[in-house]
Amino acid sequence: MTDKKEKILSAALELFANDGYNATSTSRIAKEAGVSEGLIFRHFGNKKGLLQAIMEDVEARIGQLLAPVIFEEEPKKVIRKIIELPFSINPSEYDYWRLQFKLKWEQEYNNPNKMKPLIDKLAWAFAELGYEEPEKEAVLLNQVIDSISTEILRDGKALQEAFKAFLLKKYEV
Amino acid sequence: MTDKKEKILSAALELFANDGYNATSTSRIAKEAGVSEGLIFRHFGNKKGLLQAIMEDVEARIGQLLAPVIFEEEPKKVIRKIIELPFSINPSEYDYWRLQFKLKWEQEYNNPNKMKPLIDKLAWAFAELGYEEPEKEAVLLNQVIDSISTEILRDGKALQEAFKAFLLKKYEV
DNA sequence: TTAAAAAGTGAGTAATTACTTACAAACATA
DNA sequence: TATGTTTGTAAGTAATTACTCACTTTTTAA
Repeated sequence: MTDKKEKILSAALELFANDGYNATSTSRIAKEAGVSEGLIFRHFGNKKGLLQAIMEDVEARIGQLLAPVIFEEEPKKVIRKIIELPFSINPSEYDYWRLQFKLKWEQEYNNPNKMKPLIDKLAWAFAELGYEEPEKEAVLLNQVIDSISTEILRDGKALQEAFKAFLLKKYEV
Repeated sequence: MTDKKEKILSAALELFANDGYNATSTSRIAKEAGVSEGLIFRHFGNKKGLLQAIMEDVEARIGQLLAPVIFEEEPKKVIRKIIELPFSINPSEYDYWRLQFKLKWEQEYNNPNKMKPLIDKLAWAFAELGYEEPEKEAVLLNQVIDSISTEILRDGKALQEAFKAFLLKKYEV
């Protein structure tokens, strides 16, 4: 990976995440990255190819973040770790996550079950703990995590910290 | 309101809601509405003005949908009605709501506390019912409603119906 | 009936869009 | 050193963008 190729990727990530894919022009990306516009097309073929290259990074990061939950074997710890998930994201990685949420609405870049393994693990944990409807409890908590993530990405962690404590107490984990 | 002005509004709503604001051109709107492109600018000044006119409609509809909850005086019914809220949306109005959710990510068209009165009412209901942390319970349920709405707008009501029953039981309402 | 106002059109505008192409520089390997 | 390959650029391209303007048609009201 050349230096300029990386510059393109990071400039595009920032612009896509903040302004959206459609609202970001390739000329703007080139300017921000300090390269000629043609180089974008040399490396990524077209604008969508650039987005896809970024999304591969995104997916790798999601996998990395989810791993400690997936491999946790103690049910209560599974739930605790999931609640803590949105708070464990490094602010330097917010652009990745903002883009992920933005594309959910902007593109047909549909990502149906990127969170599926997480929900399955959650359902298992709730079942272990004797909840009556573990699958639905799993969906419920996943939705809450999704909303908290949204709000953290928009307004920062501080406001949500109190809410995290509330959840941990509610689920007794 | 002339016939053609309404045609513009409804064509723009549909296109904005499905393809997004940035991805929809004024020429496409004019074609879809069966009017000259110039008429859009005669009526709404510019593209953003058109969006704003639509958003006024959206806000009126949100108010209408929230009213029965706001004026409900029995705590349990407040909670029940809020859980039922996303299911009570007429599918013919989905475009309004899809646009609302899309703009949350696409624009700086920030909508800080459109749901504030709802959350307040919820907090009151939880307090009445003796919950320990009514404000946080309110935020929690609001987040869940937000997520359910998202999923209904993307995949329809059917999948979420089972979840609604689960929630009503969980909150004993 | 008439004149002003509003509604509507269609052909323009300059700027921007994603993308191409011809060419040069840098780099790798023989 | 020579040569092929990759990396990079600058100046294009046609199409599309949001928007304007001169104009005609329709509606309103005195």
